[in-house]
Amino acid sequence: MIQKLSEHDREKLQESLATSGQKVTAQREIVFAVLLAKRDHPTVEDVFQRARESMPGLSLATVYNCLETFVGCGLVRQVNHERESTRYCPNLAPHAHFRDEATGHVHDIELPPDIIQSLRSILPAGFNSETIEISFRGRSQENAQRSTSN
Amino acid sequence: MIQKLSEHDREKLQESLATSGQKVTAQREIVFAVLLAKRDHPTVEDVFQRARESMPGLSLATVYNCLETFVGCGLVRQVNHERESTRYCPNLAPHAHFRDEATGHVHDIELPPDIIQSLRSILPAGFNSETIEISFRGRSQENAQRSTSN
DNA sequence: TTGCAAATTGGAATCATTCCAACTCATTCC
DNA sequence: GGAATGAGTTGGAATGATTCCAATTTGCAA
Repeated sequence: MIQKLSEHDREKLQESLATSGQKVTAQREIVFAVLLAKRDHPTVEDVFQRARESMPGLSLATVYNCLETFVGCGLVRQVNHERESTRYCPNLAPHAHFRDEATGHVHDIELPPDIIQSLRSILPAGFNSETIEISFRGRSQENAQRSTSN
Repeated sequence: MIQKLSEHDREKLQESLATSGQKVTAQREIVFAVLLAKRDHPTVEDVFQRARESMPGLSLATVYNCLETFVGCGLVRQVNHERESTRYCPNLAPHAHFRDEATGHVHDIELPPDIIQSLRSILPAGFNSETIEISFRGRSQENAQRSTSN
């Protein structure tokens, strides 16, 4: 069962939504809380299952709506790997993703600013990019301790 | 109408397929030729349309099969952006992709070896990656001359 | 020529996602 | 207070890319 949002997180939610003229709702609170509770890059379906434990009437369409809204106002990021289901990630710091082919798990990889800088610098003149996405694919010897979950 | 494969390209096709025990077929030749003819990162549907001009009986399933085979034997790369249709790219040199949000066009961006190296170096111990994918999203002032097509 | 395995084909099935029209709910306005 | 408004939610239908499948076809090899 998902914890309620902390005062701090509720404010963050409230403010982010407000900037695009939207409101906090019970459904949005729960969906956001689900994302914060277990940072394992859940799919929409994952979020749906987890959120339903706290709000049985919640619909899948609403989970899609909430997540789209959050992405729109910059509260969460989408993570795509190949053509798999989209995953969601509340880590807003610049980071890359590592997808473990053996387990399917996705890990955040911190991105030093100088790398981002040098990546931007390889773009030819006339190319302006707001977004860079970097994803690794491979195997990791993940031991229980260094999982991305919190 | 698509040109026939050059002797050199046909050999490349033949050899790549051979390494995984597969053969050159008329359909595979045409699909490969389509990819080489216009390097604009076509979708399966695009390839299907273009290939059909030379081989009207070709089926969509076969195009899917051919492309999957090529990816499997390392002849072409898949390019995914968000959840859009998968695109295909016969450029095997290490490169990133830039997706122009205005036009939907995808451009290859050359990747200097030292950047690849420094990217690899940010992976924590225990993470082994065979593949790194880098994609930019933004706007470009593309003038007709510097398109990716050849 | 016969037989086999690989490749191809068209159509059905799958699955994530989007769309839509009806409904709910909180808020504003008289 | 009660109606009107509009955002948000809901379930189910629709979409679209991709995969699956069973029935041919093809190219070789025995």
